Amino acid sequence: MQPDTTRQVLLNAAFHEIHRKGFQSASLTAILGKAGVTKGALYHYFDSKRALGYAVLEEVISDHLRTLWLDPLAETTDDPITQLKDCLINAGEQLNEKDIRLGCPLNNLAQEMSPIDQGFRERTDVMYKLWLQTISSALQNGQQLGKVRKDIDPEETALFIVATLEGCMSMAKNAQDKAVLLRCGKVVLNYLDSLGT
Amino acid sequence: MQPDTTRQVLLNAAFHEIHRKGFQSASLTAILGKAGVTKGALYHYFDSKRALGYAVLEEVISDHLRTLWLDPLAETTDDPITQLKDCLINAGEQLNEKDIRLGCPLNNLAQEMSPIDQGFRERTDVMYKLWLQTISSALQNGQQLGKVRKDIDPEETALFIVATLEGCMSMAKNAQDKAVLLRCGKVVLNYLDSLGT
DNA sequence: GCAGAAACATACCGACCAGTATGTATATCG
DNA sequence: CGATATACATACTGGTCGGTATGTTTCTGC
Repeated sequence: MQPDTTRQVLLNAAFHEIHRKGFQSASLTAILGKAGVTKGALYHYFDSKRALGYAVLEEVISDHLRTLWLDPLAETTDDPITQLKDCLINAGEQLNEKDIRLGCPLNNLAQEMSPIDQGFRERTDVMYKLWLQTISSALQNGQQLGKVRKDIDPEETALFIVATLEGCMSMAKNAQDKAVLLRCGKVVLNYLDSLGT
Repeated sequence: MQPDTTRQVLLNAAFHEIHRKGFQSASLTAILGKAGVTKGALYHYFDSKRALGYAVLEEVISDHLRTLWLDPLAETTDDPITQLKDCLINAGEQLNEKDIRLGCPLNNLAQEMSPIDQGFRERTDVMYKLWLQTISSALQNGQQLGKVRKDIDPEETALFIVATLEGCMSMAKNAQDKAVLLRCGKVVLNYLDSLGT
Protein backbone atom coordinates (compact mmCIF):
# COMPACT_ATOMS: atom_id res chain seq x y z
CA MET A 1 0.00 0.00 0.00
CA GLN A 2 1.29 3.43 -0.92
CA PRO A 3 2.24 5.63 2.04
CA ASP A 4 -0.11 8.43 1.04
CA THR A 5 -2.91 5.93 0.61
CA THR A 6 -2.61 4.65 4.18
CA ARG A 7 -2.73 8.17 5.55
CA GLN A 8 -5.78 8.91 3.44
CA VAL A 9 -7.50 5.69 4.44
CA LEU A 10 -6.90 6.60 8.07
CA LEU A 11 -8.27 10.11 7.56
CA ASN A 12 -11.41 8.79 5.87
CA ALA A 13 -12.00 6.16 8.51
CA ALA A 14 -11.46 8.76 11.24
CA PHE A 15 -13.83 11.16 9.51
CA HIS A 16 -16.62 8.60 9.40
CA GLU A 17 -16.12 7.39 12.95
CA ILE A 18 -15.97 10.96 14.27
CA HIS A 19 -19.02 11.88 12.22
CA ARG A 20 -20.89 8.96 13.77
CA LYS A 21 -19.80 9.16 17.39
CA GLY A 22 -18.32 12.58 17.87
CA PHE A 23 -14.63 13.17 18.45
CA GLN A 24 -14.37 12.34 22.13
CA SER A 25 -16.32 9.13 21.81
CA ALA A 26 -14.66 8.07 18.59
CA SER A 27 -12.57 5.01 19.35
CA LEU A 28 -9.13 4.71 17.83
CA THR A 29 -9.60 0.95 17.78
CA ALA A 30 -12.78 1.35 15.73
CA ILE A 31 -11.03 3.73 13.35
CA LEU A 32 -8.16 1.28 12.92
CA GLY A 33 -10.57 -1.56 12.28
CA LYS A 34 -12.40 0.46 9.65
CA ALA A 35 -9.13 1.53 8.05
CA GLY A 36 -7.71 -1.99 8.13
CA VAL A 37 -4.41 -0.95 9.67
CA THR A 38 -2.94 -1.09 13.15
CA LYS A 39 -1.98 1.36 15.82
CA GLY A 40 1.58 1.49 14.57
CA ALA A 41 0.43 2.98 11.29
CA LEU A 42 -1.74 5.56 12.99
CA TYR A 43 0.95 6.82 15.31
CA HIS A 44 3.39 6.82 12.46
CA TYR A 45 1.36 9.48 10.68
CA PHE A 46 -0.25 11.30 13.60
CA ASP A 47 1.16 12.35 16.95
CA SER A 48 -2.04 11.84 18.87
CA LYS A 49 -5.78 11.36 18.57
CA ARG A 50 -6.12 15.12 18.73
CA ALA A 51 -3.71 15.60 15.85
CA LEU A 52 -5.78 13.12 13.86
CA GLY A 53 -8.91 15.13 14.63
CA TYR A 54 -7.23 18.35 13.52
CA ALA A 55 -6.19 16.70 10.26
CA VAL A 56 -9.73 15.48 9.64
CA LEU A 57 -10.92 19.06 10.03
CA GLU A 58 -8.21 20.64 7.92
CA GLU A 59 -8.16 18.09 5.13
CA VAL A 60 -11.43 16.16 4.89
CA ILE A 61 -14.10 18.53 6.19
CA SER A 62 -12.37 21.57 4.75
CA ASP A 63 -12.57 19.93 1.32
CA HIS A 64 -16.31 19.39 1.69
CA LEU A 65 -16.85 23.03 2.52
CA ARG A 66 -14.80 24.14 -0.44
CA THR A 67 -16.53 21.85 -2.88
CA LEU A 68 -20.07 22.62 -1.75
CA TRP A 69 -19.88 26.31 -0.96
CA LEU A 70 -16.63 28.19 -1.37
CA ASP A 71 -15.72 27.22 -4.93
CA PRO A 72 -19.22 27.56 -6.42
CA LEU A 73 -19.72 30.95 -4.78
CA ALA A 74 -16.30 32.14 -5.93
CA GLU A 75 -17.33 31.81 -9.57
CA THR A 76 -18.24 35.14 -11.07
CA THR A 77 -21.92 35.54 -11.86
CA ASP A 78 -24.41 38.27 -12.59
CA ASP A 79 -26.99 36.86 -10.15
CA PRO A 80 -25.58 36.00 -6.69
CA ILE A 81 -29.00 35.28 -5.20
CA THR A 82 -29.62 32.51 -7.69
CA GLN A 83 -26.07 31.36 -7.13
CA LEU A 84 -26.72 31.09 -3.40
CA LYS A 85 -30.00 29.30 -3.96
CA ASP A 86 -28.33 26.83 -6.32
CA CYS A 87 -25.66 26.15 -3.73
CA LEU A 88 -28.29 25.47 -1.11
CA ILE A 89 -30.34 23.22 -3.36
CA ASN A 90 -27.27 21.33 -4.51
CA ALA A 91 -26.00 20.85 -0.95
CA GLY A 92 -29.42 19.54 0.05
CA GLU A 93 -29.50 17.09 -2.83
CA GLN A 94 -26.14 15.64 -1.84
CA LEU A 95 -27.50 14.51 1.50
CA ASN A 96 -29.06 11.09 1.96
CA GLU A 97 -31.06 9.99 4.99
CA LYS A 98 -27.95 8.81 6.81
CA ASP A 99 -26.23 12.13 6.33
CA ILE A 100 -29.28 13.83 7.77
CA ARG A 101 -29.20 11.63 10.84
CA LEU A 102 -25.51 12.36 11.41
CA GLY A 103 -25.72 16.07 10.75
CA CYS A 104 -23.23 18.60 9.43
CA PRO A 105 -19.69 17.37 10.21
CA LEU A 106 -18.35 20.88 10.69
CA ASN A 107 -21.15 21.90 13.01
CA ASN A 108 -20.92 18.64 14.95
CA LEU A 109 -17.23 19.07 15.65
CA ALA A 110 -17.56 22.78 16.36
CA GLN A 111 -20.37 22.23 18.84
CA GLU A 112 -18.67 19.36 20.60
CA MET A 113 -15.10 20.59 20.77
CA SER A 114 -15.01 24.38 20.66
CA PRO A 115 -15.84 24.79 24.35
CA ILE A 116 -13.19 22.33 25.50
CA ASP A 117 -10.32 22.48 23.01
CA GLN A 118 -8.80 25.67 21.71
CA GLY A 119 -7.14 23.95 18.76
CA PHE A 120 -10.43 22.67 17.44
CA ARG A 121 -12.08 26.02 18.02
CA GLU A 122 -9.44 27.92 16.09
CA ARG A 123 -9.75 25.56 13.15
CA THR A 124 -13.54 25.53 13.00
CA ASP A 125 -13.51 29.28 13.46
CA VAL A 126 -11.29 29.74 10.40
CA MET A 127 -13.65 27.62 8.33
CA TYR A 128 -16.77 29.45 9.46
CA LYS A 129 -15.07 32.79 8.80
CA LEU A 130 -14.22 31.66 5.27
CA TRP A 131 -17.80 30.55 4.73
CA LEU A 132 -19.20 33.82 6.06
CA GLN A 133 -16.78 35.90 4.06
CA THR A 134 -17.61 34.09 0.83
CA ILE A 135 -21.34 34.60 1.25
CA SER A 136 -20.83 38.17 2.36
CA SER A 137 -18.74 38.87 -0.74
CA ALA A 138 -21.40 37.33 -2.95
CA LEU A 139 -24.06 39.54 -1.39
CA GLN A 140 -21.86 42.62 -1.69
CA ASN A 141 -21.22 41.78 -5.30
CA GLY A 142 -24.97 41.44 -5.78
CA GLN A 143 -25.49 44.88 -4.30
CA GLN A 144 -23.02 46.41 -6.76
CA LEU A 145 -24.80 44.61 -9.59
CA GLY A 146 -28.08 46.03 -8.34
CA LYS A 147 -29.46 42.55 -7.77
CA VAL A 148 -29.42 42.64 -3.96
CA ARG A 149 -31.19 45.12 -1.70
CA LYS A 150 -28.87 47.90 -0.58
CA ASP A 151 -30.51 48.24 2.86
CA ILE A 152 -29.11 44.96 4.14
CA ASP A 153 -25.74 44.50 5.81
CA PRO A 154 -23.90 41.76 3.85
CA GLU A 155 -21.87 40.52 6.82
CA GLU A 156 -24.84 40.41 9.15
CA THR A 157 -26.97 38.72 6.52
CA ALA A 158 -24.27 36.14 5.79
CA LEU A 159 -24.10 35.34 9.51
CA PHE A 160 -27.86 34.90 9.59
CA ILE A 161 -27.83 32.67 6.51
CA VAL A 162 -25.16 30.33 7.84
CA ALA A 163 -26.82 30.24 11.25
CA THR A 164 -30.08 29.32 9.56
CA LEU A 165 -28.45 26.61 7.45
CA GLU A 166 -26.85 25.02 10.48
CA GLY A 167 -30.12 25.34 12.34
CA CYS A 168 -32.03 23.58 9.56
CA MET A 169 -29.49 20.77 9.58
CA SER A 170 -29.81 20.50 13.36
CA MET A 171 -33.58 20.30 13.28
CA ALA A 172 -33.53 17.69 10.52
CA LYS A 173 -30.88 15.71 12.34
CA ASN A 174 -32.89 15.58 15.51
CA ALA A 175 -36.11 14.77 13.68
CA GLN A 176 -34.16 12.20 11.62
CA ASP A 177 -36.21 13.31 8.68
CA LYS A 178 -35.02 14.83 5.44
CA ALA A 179 -38.50 16.28 4.90
CA VAL A 180 -37.80 18.61 7.83
CA LEU A 181 -34.68 19.82 6.05
CA LEU A 182 -36.63 20.44 2.86
CA ARG A 183 -39.42 22.32 4.62
CA CYS A 184 -36.86 24.40 6.46
CA GLY A 185 -34.86 24.93 3.30
CA LYS A 186 -37.97 26.14 1.48
CA VAL A 187 -38.35 29.01 3.96
CA VAL A 188 -34.65 29.80 3.57
CA LEU A 189 -35.10 30.00 -0.20
CA ASN A 190 -37.99 32.40 0.32
CA TYR A 191 -35.81 34.46 2.60
CA LEU A 192 -33.02 34.54 0.03
CA ASP A 193 -35.53 35.73 -2.56
CA SER A 194 -36.58 38.51 -0.22
CA LEU A 195 -33.01 39.82 -0.35
CA GLY A 196 -33.30 40.47 -4.09
CA THR A 197 -34.35 43.72 -5.65
CA MET B 1 -29.87 16.07 53.84
CA GLN B 2 -33.44 15.47 52.65
CA PRO B 3 -33.90 12.64 50.14
CA ASP B 4 -35.43 14.90 47.53
CA THR B 5 -32.59 17.34 47.98
CA THR B 6 -29.94 14.72 47.21
CA ARG B 7 -31.72 13.73 44.03
CA GLN B 8 -31.98 17.36 42.99
CA VAL B 9 -28.35 18.05 43.80
CA LEU B 10 -27.39 15.08 41.64
CA LEU B 11 -29.57 16.29 38.77
CA ASN B 12 -28.10 19.77 38.92
CA ALA B 13 -24.54 18.50 39.06
CA ALA B 14 -25.25 16.13 36.18
CA PHE B 15 -26.82 18.93 34.16
CA HIS B 16 -23.77 21.13 34.53
CA GLU B 17 -21.27 18.38 33.81
CA ILE B 18 -23.24 17.23 30.77
CA HIS B 19 -23.60 20.81 29.59
CA ARG B 20 -19.84 21.22 29.85
CA LYS B 21 -18.59 17.92 28.45
CA GLY B 22 -21.49 16.38 26.60
CA PHE B 23 -23.30 13.28 27.84
CA GLN B 24 -20.89 10.58 26.68
CA SER B 25 -17.84 12.37 28.02
CA ALA B 26 -19.49 13.42 31.24
CA SER B 27 -17.81 11.53 34.07
CA LEU B 28 -19.95 10.10 36.84
CA THR B 29 -17.03 10.63 39.20
CA ALA B 30 -16.96 14.31 38.28
CA ILE B 31 -20.71 14.59 38.77
CA LEU B 32 -20.46 12.91 42.17
CA GLY B 33 -17.63 15.22 43.17
CA LYS B 34 -19.63 18.26 42.19
CA ALA B 35 -22.72 16.95 43.97
CA GLY B 36 -20.77 16.01 47.08
CA VAL B 37 -22.22 12.51 47.30
CA THR B 38 -20.97 9.06 46.42
CA LYS B 39 -21.79 6.41 43.89
CA GLY B 40 -24.12 4.67 46.27
CA ALA B 41 -26.39 7.71 46.32
CA LEU B 42 -26.42 8.01 42.55
CA TYR B 43 -27.32 4.41 41.90
CA HIS B 44 -29.92 4.59 44.63
CA TYR B 45 -31.85 7.19 42.65
CA PHE B 46 -30.93 6.27 39.07
CA ASP B 47 -30.57 2.90 37.39
CA SER B 48 -27.76 3.93 35.08
CA LYS B 49 -25.89 6.86 33.60
CA ARG B 50 -28.39 6.85 30.77
CA ALA B 51 -31.32 7.06 33.17
CA LEU B 52 -29.61 10.02 34.80
CA GLY B 53 -29.28 11.68 31.42
CA TYR B 54 -32.93 11.09 30.63
CA ALA B 55 -33.90 12.63 33.98
CA VAL B 56 -31.74 15.69 33.28
CA LEU B 57 -33.60 16.14 30.00
CA GLU B 58 -37.07 15.56 31.41
CA GLU B 59 -36.68 17.53 34.59
CA VAL B 60 -33.94 20.14 34.34
CA ILE B 61 -33.78 21.10 30.67
CA SER B 62 -37.51 20.72 30.21
CA ASP B 63 -38.01 23.27 32.98
CA HIS B 64 -35.74 25.75 31.23
CA LEU B 65 -37.73 25.42 28.01
CA ARG B 66 -40.99 25.92 29.83
CA THR B 67 -39.80 28.95 31.75
CA LEU B 68 -38.19 30.72 28.82
CA TRP B 69 -40.55 29.88 25.96
CA LEU B 70 -43.60 27.73 26.59
CA ASP B 71 -45.13 29.54 29.54
CA PRO B 72 -44.58 33.10 28.24
CA LEU B 73 -45.98 32.19 24.82
CA ALA B 74 -48.98 30.45 26.38
CA GLU B 75 -50.17 33.72 27.93
CA THR B 76 -52.96 35.30 25.95
CA THR B 77 -52.02 38.47 24.16
CA ASP B 78 -53.26 40.69 21.36
CA ASP B 79 -49.83 40.92 19.75
CA PRO B 80 -48.02 37.57 19.30
CA ILE B 81 -45.18 39.06 17.26
CA THR B 82 -44.18 41.34 20.11
CA GLN B 83 -44.65 38.41 22.45
CA LEU B 84 -42.23 36.33 20.40
CA LYS B 85 -39.73 39.16 20.20
CA ASP B 86 -39.93 39.68 23.96
CA CYS B 87 -39.28 35.99 24.48
CA LEU B 88 -36.24 36.13 22.26
CA ILE B 89 -34.86 39.26 23.89
CA ASN B 90 -35.46 37.88 27.36
CA ALA B 91 -33.83 34.55 26.54
CA GLY B 92 -30.83 36.40 25.15
CA GLU B 93 -30.51 38.53 28.25
CA GLN B 94 -30.44 35.47 30.50
CA LEU B 95 -27.27 34.21 28.85
CA ASN B 96 -23.85 35.18 30.14
CA GLU B 97 -20.58 34.59 28.31
CA LYS B 98 -20.16 31.15 29.82
CA ASP B 99 -23.62 30.09 28.68
CA ILE B 100 -22.72 31.23 25.17
CA ARG B 101 -19.56 29.15 25.18
CA LEU B 102 -21.46 26.07 26.30
CA GLY B 103 -24.42 26.53 23.98
CA CYS B 104 -28.06 25.51 24.21
CA PRO B 105 -28.33 22.45 26.51
CA LEU B 106 -31.24 21.00 24.54
CA ASN B 107 -29.53 21.39 21.20
CA ASN B 108 -26.25 20.02 22.56
CA LEU B 109 -27.87 16.85 23.83
CA ALA B 110 -30.05 16.44 20.77
CA GLN B 111 -27.09 16.80 18.43
CA GLU B 112 -24.87 14.48 20.38
CA MET B 113 -27.27 11.73 21.31
CA SER B 114 -30.12 11.59 18.81
CA PRO B 115 -28.13 9.63 16.22
CA ILE B 116 -26.94 7.03 18.69
CA ASP B 117 -29.64 6.65 21.36
CA GLN B 118 -33.31 6.28 20.63
CA GLY B 119 -34.33 7.18 24.18
CA PHE B 120 -32.60 10.54 24.02
CA ARG B 121 -33.99 11.18 20.57
CA GLU B 122 -37.58 10.53 21.62
CA ARG B 123 -37.24 12.87 24.55
CA THR B 124 -35.59 15.73 22.69
CA ASP B 125 -38.09 15.25 19.90
CA VAL B 126 -41.01 15.71 22.29
CA MET B 127 -39.49 18.93 23.57
CA TYR B 128 -38.83 20.34 20.12
CA LYS B 129 -42.36 19.44 19.05
CA LEU B 130 -43.74 21.28 22.07
CA TRP B 131 -41.61 24.28 21.25
CA LEU B 132 -42.66 24.27 17.59
CA GLN B 133 -46.31 23.80 18.45
CA THR B 134 -46.30 26.67 20.91
CA ILE B 135 -44.77 29.08 18.41
CA SER B 136 -47.04 27.82 15.66
CA SER B 137 -50.09 28.40 17.85
CA ALA B 138 -48.93 31.91 18.66
CA LEU B 139 -48.53 32.66 14.95
CA GLN B 140 -51.91 31.15 14.15
CA ASN B 141 -53.47 33.20 16.90
CA GLY B 142 -51.81 36.27 15.42
CA GLN B 143 -53.29 35.50 12.05
CA GLN B 144 -56.78 35.34 13.55
CA LEU B 145 -56.14 38.64 15.28
CA GLY B 146 -55.06 40.11 11.97
CA LYS B 147 -51.61 40.87 13.33
CA VAL B 148 -49.72 38.21 11.36
CA ARG B 149 -49.56 37.84 7.58
CA LYS B 150 -52.03 35.28 6.32
CA ASP B 151 -49.76 34.10 3.49
CA ILE B 152 -47.33 32.33 5.82
CA ASP B 153 -47.64 28.76 7.04
CA PRO B 154 -47.49 28.86 10.86
CA GLU B 155 -45.96 25.42 11.24
CA GLU B 156 -43.33 25.98 8.59
CA THR B 157 -42.51 29.39 9.98
CA ALA B 158 -42.23 28.03 13.51
CA LEU B 159 -39.79 25.40 12.26
CA PHE B 160 -37.75 28.09 10.56
CA ILE B 161 -37.74 30.27 13.67
CA VAL B 162 -36.55 27.51 16.00
CA ALA B 163 -33.96 26.39 13.45
CA THR B 164 -32.70 29.94 13.24
CA LEU B 165 -32.57 30.33 17.02
CA GLU B 166 -30.55 27.15 17.42
CA GLY B 167 -28.35 28.24 14.54
CA CYS B 168 -27.65 31.60 16.16
CA MET B 169 -26.73 29.86 19.40
CA SER B 170 -24.43 27.53 17.50
CA MET B 171 -22.64 30.33 15.69
CA ALA B 172 -22.20 32.28 18.92
CA LYS B 173 -21.00 29.18 20.73
CA ASN B 174 -18.36 28.48 18.15
CA ALA B 175 -17.27 32.11 17.98
CA GLN B 176 -17.36 32.20 21.80
CA ASP B 177 -18.76 35.68 21.47
CA LYS B 178 -22.08 36.98 22.71
CA ALA B 179 -21.85 39.80 20.19
CA VAL B 180 -22.35 37.20 17.46
CA LEU B 181 -25.56 36.10 19.16
CA LEU B 182 -26.79 39.68 19.37
CA ARG B 183 -25.99 40.42 15.72
CA CYS B 184 -27.71 37.22 14.68
CA GLY B 185 -30.64 37.91 16.97
CA LYS B 186 -31.05 41.36 15.46
CA VAL B 187 -31.69 39.82 12.04
CA VAL B 188 -34.12 37.37 13.60
CA LEU B 189 -36.02 40.28 15.16
CA ASN B 190 -36.21 41.93 11.74
CA TYR B 191 -37.49 38.69 10.29
CA LEU B 192 -40.15 38.43 13.01
CA ASP B 193 -41.22 41.98 12.21
CA SER B 194 -41.55 41.00 8.56
CA LEU B 195 -44.18 38.46 9.60
CA GLY B 196 -46.46 41.20 10.91
CA THR B 197 -49.16 42.92 8.90
C1' DG C 1 24.95 -4.89 -1.36
C1' DC C 2 24.72 -2.77 2.73
C1' DA C 3 23.32 0.80 6.01
C1' DG C 4 19.80 3.43 7.54
C1' DA C 5 15.37 5.22 7.40
C1' DA C 6 10.54 4.75 6.45
C1' DA C 7 6.36 2.11 7.10
C1' DC C 8 4.13 -0.35 9.44
C1' DA C 9 2.64 -4.63 13.13
C1' DT C 10 2.35 -6.54 17.89
C1' DA C 11 2.25 -6.51 22.66
C1' DC C 12 1.75 -4.11 26.51
C1' DC C 13 0.74 -0.20 30.10
C1' DG C 14 -1.52 2.79 33.49
C1' DA C 15 -5.67 5.48 33.81
C1' DC C 16 -10.27 5.88 33.83
C1' DC C 17 -14.81 4.29 33.09
C1' DA C 18 -19.68 2.58 34.28
C1' DG C 19 -21.42 -0.57 37.13
C1' DT C 20 -21.80 -3.80 41.39
C1' DA C 21 -21.50 -5.94 45.84
C1' DT C 22 -21.51 -5.12 50.35
C1' DG C 23 -21.65 -2.53 54.56
C1' DT C 24 -23.94 0.82 57.71
C1' DA C 25 -26.61 4.33 59.73
C1' DT C 26 -31.05 6.27 60.11
C1' DA C 27 -35.90 6.56 59.71
C1' DT C 28 -40.40 4.25 59.68
C1' DC C 29 -43.81 1.34 61.26
C1' DG C 30 -46.23 -2.34 63.67
C1' DC D 1 -38.75 -2.11 71.11
C1' DG D 2 -37.74 -4.80 67.31
C1' DA D 3 -37.96 -5.39 62.27
C1' DT D 4 -37.80 -3.81 57.91
C1' DA D 5 -36.95 -0.46 54.44
C1' DT D 6 -34.68 3.72 53.02
C1' DA D 7 -30.62 6.31 52.12
C1' DC D 8 -26.62 6.42 51.44
C1' DA D 9 -20.90 5.20 51.78
C1' DT D 10 -16.90 2.24 50.56
C1' DA D 11 -14.37 -0.93 48.04
C1' DC D 12 -13.87 -3.41 44.14
C1' DT D 13 -14.27 -5.37 39.09
C1' DG D 14 -13.93 -6.08 34.14
C1' DG D 15 -13.46 -3.58 30.20
C1' DT D 16 -11.95 0.12 27.28
C1' DC D 17 -9.32 3.96 26.46
C1' DG D 18 -5.16 6.66 24.44
C1' DG D 19 -0.51 6.05 24.24
C1' DT D 20 4.16 3.62 24.07
C1' DA D 21 7.92 0.41 23.46
C1' DT D 22 9.66 -2.78 20.63
C1' DG D 23 9.77 -5.59 16.86
C1' DT D 24 9.91 -6.59 11.64
C1' DT D 25 9.74 -5.71 6.90
C1' DT D 26 10.36 -2.95 2.89
C1' DC D 27 12.29 0.70 0.49
C1' DT D 28 16.00 4.09 -0.52
C1' DG D 29 20.52 6.03 -1.17
C1' DC D 30 25.38 5.52 -1.52
